[in-house]
Amino acid sequence: MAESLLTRRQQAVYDYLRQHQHTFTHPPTLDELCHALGLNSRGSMHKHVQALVEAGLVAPLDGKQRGVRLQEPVREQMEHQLPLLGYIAAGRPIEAIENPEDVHVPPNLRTDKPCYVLQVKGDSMIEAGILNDDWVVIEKRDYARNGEIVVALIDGEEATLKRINQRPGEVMLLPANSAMEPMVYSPERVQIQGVLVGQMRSY
Amino acid sequence: MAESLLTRRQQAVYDYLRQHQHTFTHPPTLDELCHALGLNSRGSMHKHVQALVEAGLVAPLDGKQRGVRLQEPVREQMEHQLPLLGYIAAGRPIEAIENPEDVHVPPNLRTDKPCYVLQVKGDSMIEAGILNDDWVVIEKRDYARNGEIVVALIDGEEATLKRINQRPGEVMLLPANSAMEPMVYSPERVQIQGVLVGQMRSY
DNA sequence: CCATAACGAGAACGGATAGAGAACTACCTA
DNA sequence: TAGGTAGTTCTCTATCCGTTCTCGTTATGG
Repeated sequence: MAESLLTRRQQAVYDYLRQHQHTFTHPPTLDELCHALGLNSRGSMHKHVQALVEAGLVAPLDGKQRGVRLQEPVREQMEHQLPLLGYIAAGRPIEAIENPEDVHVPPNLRTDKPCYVLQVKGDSMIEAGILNDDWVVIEKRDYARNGEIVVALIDGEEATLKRINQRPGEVMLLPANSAMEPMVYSPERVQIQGVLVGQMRSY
Repeated sequence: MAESLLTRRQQAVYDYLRQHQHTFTHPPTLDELCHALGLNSRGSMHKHVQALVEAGLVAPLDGKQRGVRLQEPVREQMEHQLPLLGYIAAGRPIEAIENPEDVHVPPNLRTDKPCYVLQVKGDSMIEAGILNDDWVVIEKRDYARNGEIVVALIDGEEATLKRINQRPGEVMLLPANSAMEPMVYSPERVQIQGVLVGQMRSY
């Protein structure tokens, strides 16, 4: 991978494309890029874009296709499916599915980090609006901020979906159900497996 | 699949057809499309529509059937997207969005009947796990079974999302919030606009 | 001081896109 | 039959857009 560094201007063009790619109805033309970045010369902009093409960051402008579009993210953007890895019920390991099927997940219910889907079993988070049989979208992550709802593995055995509150020397896992008590563990017993980023329900 | 991308003008025509396909009494003629998009020449519009036909997005204008209508397979391609029509808050009309944007909706969160998406404002259904800012998928329907959660229009003015219980001579709309009282109306004051079939939440 | 690179302006060319308008056909209706 | 509506095809023209080129400016480093 030729890590040919970009010049300032090339980087600026690339940044602009990445930041605004979701707001485009159509990929911007060279003139539009000029206007957006304060240039007056199409030819100059063309030179920058051409450099980005050769760096593999931008799709080649094959004569017919007008407009400047990014190369890679297209496929990821088209990929709206995440694996349904299993069921999560408080107090038991995640019940894995042998052949994880793919579930459609709207892009706004996930992050651009790796994610997967679990189906909730139980009522321990009912007061947070997470009901039995809901699907939850989990971002794969091994840390969390206090207040986030996480998939936590306790003693390497039991998996549970709870709101987390980490303090020096102890970790509290808070159910959202008045009938249940908060659970307190020493940090080494709790392993965070992911963080809730989206949720779906079918009626 | 010929991935021949549309030109801007073609896209504009296509967008117009998609956005207004539900509001047409009859499929629009070329002249009507011209007027809607600010053109003066039928011939020019015909060229754009013809391009959409060849792209497989619009039904061929085979002499007899007048008007420009979307191709049937397209509807299935669009099946993952539904229009976000506005916000629903108890006690106010649905606050419509000027340009309804399309929201990705997984197929298992909707039915095969016409559906649309609203964003919830308020806490009146909190105990049913429907929180502020949740997206709800609504099947367009003017009737409901008791126990279903419906979008109801009261006196033609106020829209609300509530669980419904219909008895002879009266309709009860039940919030899922201990702080709120059930509402009872005579049947002619309540108009059902749709039924909840899916729900999404982003964290 | 010169060489080099990054950058920008602008001109010029060719192909693609777009719009206007005219002429034609097909069909329905009065 | 006449007239209106709607789709089709055509030509002509203007504009847009990518491409390539030259030229001038600025900054950096040996």
